Amino acid sequence: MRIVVCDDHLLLLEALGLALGARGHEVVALAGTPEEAVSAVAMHRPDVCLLDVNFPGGTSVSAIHEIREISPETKVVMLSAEADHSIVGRAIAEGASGYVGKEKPIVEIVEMLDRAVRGQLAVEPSLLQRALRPQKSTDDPLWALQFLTDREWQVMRCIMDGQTTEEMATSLGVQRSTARTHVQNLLTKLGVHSRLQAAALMSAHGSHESWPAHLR
Amino acid sequence: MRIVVCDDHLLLLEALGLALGARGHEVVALAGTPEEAVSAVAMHRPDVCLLDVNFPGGTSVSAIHEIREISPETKVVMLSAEADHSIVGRAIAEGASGYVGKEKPIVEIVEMLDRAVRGQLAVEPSLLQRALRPQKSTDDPLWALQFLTDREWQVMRCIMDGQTTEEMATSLGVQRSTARTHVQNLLTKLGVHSRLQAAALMSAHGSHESWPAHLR
DNA sequence: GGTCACCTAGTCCCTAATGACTATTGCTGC
DNA sequence: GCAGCAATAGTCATTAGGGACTAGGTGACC
Repeated sequence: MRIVVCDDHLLLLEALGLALGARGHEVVALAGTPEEAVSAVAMHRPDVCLLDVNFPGGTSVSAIHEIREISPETKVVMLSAEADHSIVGRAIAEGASGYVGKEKPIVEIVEMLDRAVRGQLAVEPSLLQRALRPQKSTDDPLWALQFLTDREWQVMRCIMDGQTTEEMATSLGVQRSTARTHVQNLLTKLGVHSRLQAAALMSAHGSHESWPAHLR
Repeated sequence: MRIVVCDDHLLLLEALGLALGARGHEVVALAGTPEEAVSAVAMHRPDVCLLDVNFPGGTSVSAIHEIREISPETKVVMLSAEADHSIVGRAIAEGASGYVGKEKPIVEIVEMLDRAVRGQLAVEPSLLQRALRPQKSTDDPLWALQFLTDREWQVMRCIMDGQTTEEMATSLGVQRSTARTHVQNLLTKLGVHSRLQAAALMSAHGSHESWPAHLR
């Protein structure tokens, strides 16, 4: 197998390259960022690209797209650092062929890469089930987040910063009554009864991923 | 060098073992938890133990202590996954000989291990400076956290959960006036003017590390 | 042209939260 | 025993926040 590996931890990058090499695979390039990975794939046309999901701003997911576009024969397998496996569904939907956690032994990761190259879906059954099931159901406390408007996301940020209605109105450049209305709509949409609860909801369940990309 | 490596990512563990082995070092044991690392050190008496700091509940830091106790000739070098280098000072204070980030190349990590074994302090100068400087100065927004009482930490958790004074009183088993007093003292100590600001302070600056160990 | 979603702005009424206090109890250390 | 601190509980007055509305203006889409 000819492989491009992408991770932001140089240590893991090198070590993984070594481990894969020792098992008879050819690591044709190591990339520290998704952008580098895309270039490397364009240049080397590998069989598979092992891509860390843990890059800020969803750049990993968009990299899947680009890789699939410039080199359709290259399979993409996502590598996840944390137990946060909520993005597995999105990754697969975006064109990734596999998804594997860093807590797995190398043999298993190699096996997953192999399965991806053979055209199979390389995801643990349990993860796949979890990814297919939820689809943001109505009882999910975060289900409502997708209905927030841009302005409401800005208001949310003000709330997270601990601003009062007055401060919020100033920083948004509107009347306090307008800021008030936005807050109220926000609370109604989220089904909570105070801005503190809204903030708690976001900081507890709302990972960085919940935030719309164009609003940081 | 005879080395014990401890990390919760099996992938990194194996790969690192391989990489160190390829450079002529003997990895005598791989540990998935700090507890395993302590046992392994007790058994093998290695020259150095490479220990991931990223274990919940500060178990990594307490493991340093245990390792130094049961095997004083074993140096401990901390391995950090994230850019959160706030614990470097504590780690060194607790007896670690070094501290290195996963974003570093293996050669550098090997060099750090080597320096630790030679009895030198294996920390990047820039990190060391940052660790020595702050010492929670009075103008640090988190400086006041150390003066919070246990009860006030519990109140803080209630606030973070978005509870009202009433709910807080119920869950703490006290009168609402008492809960109110605790909230007020908390706000005063933190120098903020609303519970929302207190929550914002905690979720923005207050990493998981700020929380007292015995209260999660 | 009409509908719809969004941003804007306002009202009235009520509750929750805050500031600034005082005070009692119980524990700990000198 | 006494000082100091934490936890408990209470008071008063003031402000901020929230519920439930109405409504004008704008741009998008059909």
